[in-house]
Amino acid sequence: MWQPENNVEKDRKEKLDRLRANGIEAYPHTSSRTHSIADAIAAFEAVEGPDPEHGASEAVLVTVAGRVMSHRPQGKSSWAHIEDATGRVQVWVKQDAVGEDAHRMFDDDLDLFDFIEVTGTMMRTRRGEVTVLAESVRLLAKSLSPLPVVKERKLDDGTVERYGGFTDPEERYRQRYADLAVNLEVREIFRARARTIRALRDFFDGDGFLEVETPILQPIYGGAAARPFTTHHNQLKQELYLRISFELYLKRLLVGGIDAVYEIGRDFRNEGVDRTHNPEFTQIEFYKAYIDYHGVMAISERMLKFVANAVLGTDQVVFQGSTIDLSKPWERVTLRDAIREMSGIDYAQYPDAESLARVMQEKGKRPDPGSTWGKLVDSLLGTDVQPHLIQPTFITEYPRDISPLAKMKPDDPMHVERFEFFIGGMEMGNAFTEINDPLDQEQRFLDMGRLYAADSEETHPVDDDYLRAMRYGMPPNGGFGMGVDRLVMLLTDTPNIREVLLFPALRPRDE
RNA sequence: GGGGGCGUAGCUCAGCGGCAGAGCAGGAGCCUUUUAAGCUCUUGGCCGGGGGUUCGAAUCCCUCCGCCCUCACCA
Repeated sequence: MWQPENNVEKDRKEKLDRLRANGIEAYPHTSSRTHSIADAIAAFEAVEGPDPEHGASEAVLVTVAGRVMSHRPQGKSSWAHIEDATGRVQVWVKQDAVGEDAHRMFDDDLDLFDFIEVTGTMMRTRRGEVTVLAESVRLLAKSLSPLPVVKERKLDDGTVERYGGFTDPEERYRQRYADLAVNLEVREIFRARARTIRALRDFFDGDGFLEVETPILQPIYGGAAARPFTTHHNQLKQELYLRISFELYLKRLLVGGIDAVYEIGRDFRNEGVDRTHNPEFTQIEFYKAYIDYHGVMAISERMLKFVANAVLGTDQVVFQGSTIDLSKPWERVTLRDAIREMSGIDYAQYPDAESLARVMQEKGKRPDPGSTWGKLVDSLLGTDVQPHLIQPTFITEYPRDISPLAKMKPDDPMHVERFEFFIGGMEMGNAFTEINDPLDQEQRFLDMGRLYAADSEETHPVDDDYLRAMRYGMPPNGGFGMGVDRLVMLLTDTPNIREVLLFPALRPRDE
């Protein structure tokens, strides 16, 4: 059974006991609220006369409910602010209006962060603030543990000075409920996140795509280069993997006659955790028949512009001090040109892992000794190119051996028709012209097994069912995947993925 | 996993070899238009855990745990 751990909790528990001793229900089942706080303020302002001293043309009687965010007992005339999801309003509790007992309860037994319900008429104070003048006050829920107090003061020059607050990232992530309760701007991030996902759905639904849901628990994982989480089904006596991508299931649906398909959902990758990586993250993938990666680029540009306008009302996005312009066609650079320009290495002149690693070392880099050629190229992209890609940029034409699901470029055995796109120095998404030749796909799977023999953790099992589906006939198509969390980071100007996840992955801590 | 930083009251922080501190929150009192309300008084600490150095450790050293930054792997 919970026991108070500090003075604040001890005092609050005593207040709770005192309230109950006086026959007051501290946790009533419901509220008789008549107005949200925003609605109450709007109703008052609609009838308010020009002279604040004379109040409104008619009395606006409301019952509002919310959490006590400031509490200023002041003799026989006491003040508080209460907040609900729509806003914040001041309440004025005068002893001669509510009676001696209710006023004493308000002053002595109420705490910051309690939930209360206030019935009264709306008015405006001499200082100009819309206020509920209470006729009665009722406790809706007692708060026993104190939330961090945030106080603000407007300085003479108009800036807002903050006192205290709840800023320790670890505590904010571990106790997100307290973070949300106290930090308004955190709530706004998650509203923007919801708008982002809604805008993505609006875009694809309006573009003739069908939204689907495919298995998260999969007997064979695939579609990306990542280590999976494993689990087990007891009755089926089956090892299962949490999906690392949707790709192979969504493309089966193209075989089934669904020409344009998308999914928004969670992927799970058993990899490192950092500023832009969480073990579970939200991805959107789409596949569309009868287009190639050029068609996918056109959709990508249109989609990002649509989403930014829907979420922010503009296609000029400020991210970490840079203004990112989503209104224009994006820069398109081949991976080879980008790396040659930024690192001085033309990887085409070093067509095997050994020679490429040697030249990288000569340039003062530290290539991972076990890497394949394609992975070395990818590491050059990450270290030398990506940080410079602030404005939206398509990097195109990727090495074959790190792209086992992408179609070859005609007349270029080294490259496939693939692009990744970058905004704000972040890798946002990945797309390609999808292989639809079942025999080519099978050969590519087998080649991957050879390439990664030294790196067995990333060796993917061959998905025979996927190959069978493709043998029935798959239309030519382009596919696309994008990290939704990173898109939300971009749109909310947030440099850390944990700030856009309600409950990010953290190590357990002994309490 | 490597490197760097941080961990002190409910919250935000100072103190960095010599009595454990401040503001806010909390408690008592005064106060019927306040809004960081104010004034007086006041409670509250395994200074992240463990070990060591020292006459003496929040402070120096070692170690463990957690978070942040960074590099590596990845989206």
